Amino acid sequence: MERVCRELFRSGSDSIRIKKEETAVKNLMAILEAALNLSVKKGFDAMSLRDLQAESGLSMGCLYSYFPGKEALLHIMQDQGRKFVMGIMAEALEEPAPPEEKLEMAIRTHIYLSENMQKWFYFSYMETKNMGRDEAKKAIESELLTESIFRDILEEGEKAGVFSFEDANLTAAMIKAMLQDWYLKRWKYKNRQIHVDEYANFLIRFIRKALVQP
Amino acid sequence: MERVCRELFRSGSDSIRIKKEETAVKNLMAILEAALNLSVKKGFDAMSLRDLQAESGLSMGCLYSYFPGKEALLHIMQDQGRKFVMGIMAEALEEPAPPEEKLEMAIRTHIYLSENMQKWFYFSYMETKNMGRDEAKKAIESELLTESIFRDILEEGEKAGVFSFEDANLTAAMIKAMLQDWYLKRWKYKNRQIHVDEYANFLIRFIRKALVQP
DNA sequence: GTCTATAGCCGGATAGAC
DNA sequence: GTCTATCCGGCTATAGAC
Repeated sequence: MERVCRELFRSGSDSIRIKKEETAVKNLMAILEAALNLSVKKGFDAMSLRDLQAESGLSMGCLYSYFPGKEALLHIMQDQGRKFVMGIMAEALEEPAPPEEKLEMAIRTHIYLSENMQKWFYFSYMETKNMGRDEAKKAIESELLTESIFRDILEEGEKAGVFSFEDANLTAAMIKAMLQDWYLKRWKYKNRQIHVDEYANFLIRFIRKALVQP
Repeated sequence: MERVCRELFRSGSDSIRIKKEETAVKNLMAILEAALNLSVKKGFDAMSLRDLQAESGLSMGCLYSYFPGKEALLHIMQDQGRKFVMGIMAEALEEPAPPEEKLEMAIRTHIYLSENMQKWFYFSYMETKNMGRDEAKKAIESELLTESIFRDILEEGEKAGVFSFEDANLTAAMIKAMLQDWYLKRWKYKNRQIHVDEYANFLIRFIRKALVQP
C-alpha cells in the first residue's frame, strides 16, 4: 500500500497540491484505504465524500488537495491498482520455464495476489461498469491481457505436446473465471473454511485434468 | 416478461394502487423493462427516477402508484426474477434421469436461461451488494441453492460410478463460476462471435473431462 | 389513473480562515 | 497543509389538479 501511494505521489500528478512527501504518502494511504473499504461495503457510488472524510480522518477540504474530484479518485484507484498488479504478474513470469510449471506459476501468482489485494480486486471488478468510456476500455484491455497470458501458456503447451484442448481462447476464459471466483465469492469460501492453499491446489489439479486428452 | 408482471400484480402487493389488471400489467412491464435497461447501462444507484420516468414513458407520480420507493423497486426486481428463474430450473430437472444427462440438462438450462434473461442475471449479480441485509441473504441463499443442484448431481454420479472428483462442493462452485462467465462477460463472447450453443457444448465437454479419473 | 409542481434533503465542490 | 462554512444542483418523494 505504501509502495503504491509513494509511486502515485512521485508520478507527479498535478492534482496533488501537497509538497512534503511524507505527509502526502501518509494521507494518501489513509484516503485510498478508506475509499476501498467503503466502496467494497456499499459501492463507490453510494459512498459520499462525507463518509470518506469520516473514515479517513481527514477533512473535506483536505481531501480535495489530494484529488480533484470523486470521479478522479475512482480512476486513481483503478489505475494505480492495475499498474501494480500487472507489474507483479509480469515479474513472476519473466523467467522461462516449461508450460506445465508456467501454468501453475501463473495460477498461483494470480490467486495469492488476489488474496492479498482482495478488496481491490473486488472493487475493480464491480466498479468497472461505472467508469467512463476510456477507463472502461483500459479495464477491458487489462482483462484481455491477463487472459492472453494463459492463452499463450496453453498454446506453448499444446506445441510441446503436454496439453490438449479444444479451444485456447475458451479454455483461458474458463481459467480466468475460476480465478475470479476466489475474490468475488470470498464469503462462500470463508464460511466453508477453504484456505487459499486448498483452493489453489484444487484448481491446479482440476484444470490439469481438463487439459489432457481423453 | 408479461408472465412475471402479471404474477406480480396478482400477488396482491398492496404497494400497487392500480385496480385494472390490463393497465397495471402494461405499465409494470414498461417500468421493469426500463429499470432493467438503465440499471445494466449505468447501475441501479446511478439511475434516477427521472431517468426511469423518461425511459418508461410514465410520469413521476404514476411511477409511485406502482411501487412505494426506489429501494422497493430494487427488491421487486430481484424477487420476481429469482422466483421465475428458480421455477424454470426446478421444472427442467423434475424428471428423473441418469447423472450424466442430468448434469448436461442443468448446464444447458442455466446457460439458455441466462441467455434469454441476460440483463436480469447481470443486474442481479451486480446489485446484490447494494441491498439490505435481509435481501442480500436471500440472494446468497439463491446462489447456494443453484450450487447445491450441481453438487447433488455430482454426488449421485459419484455413487453411480460415472463421475470422479476430489471435492463436490469445490467442483460445483467451479461449474457455477463458468456458467456465470457467460452472462457477466457477454461483451467478450459477442466480440469473439461465440454463439450460445458453442459455449454450452464447449463447457459440457470441458467439465466432463475434469470429472473423469486420471 | 395520470399528470405537474414543489417540498425538503443530501451530495459534490469551493472559498477563505487559521 | 488543514479546517469550517457555505453554495448549488439534483435527487426522492408527495400534494393536489385534471
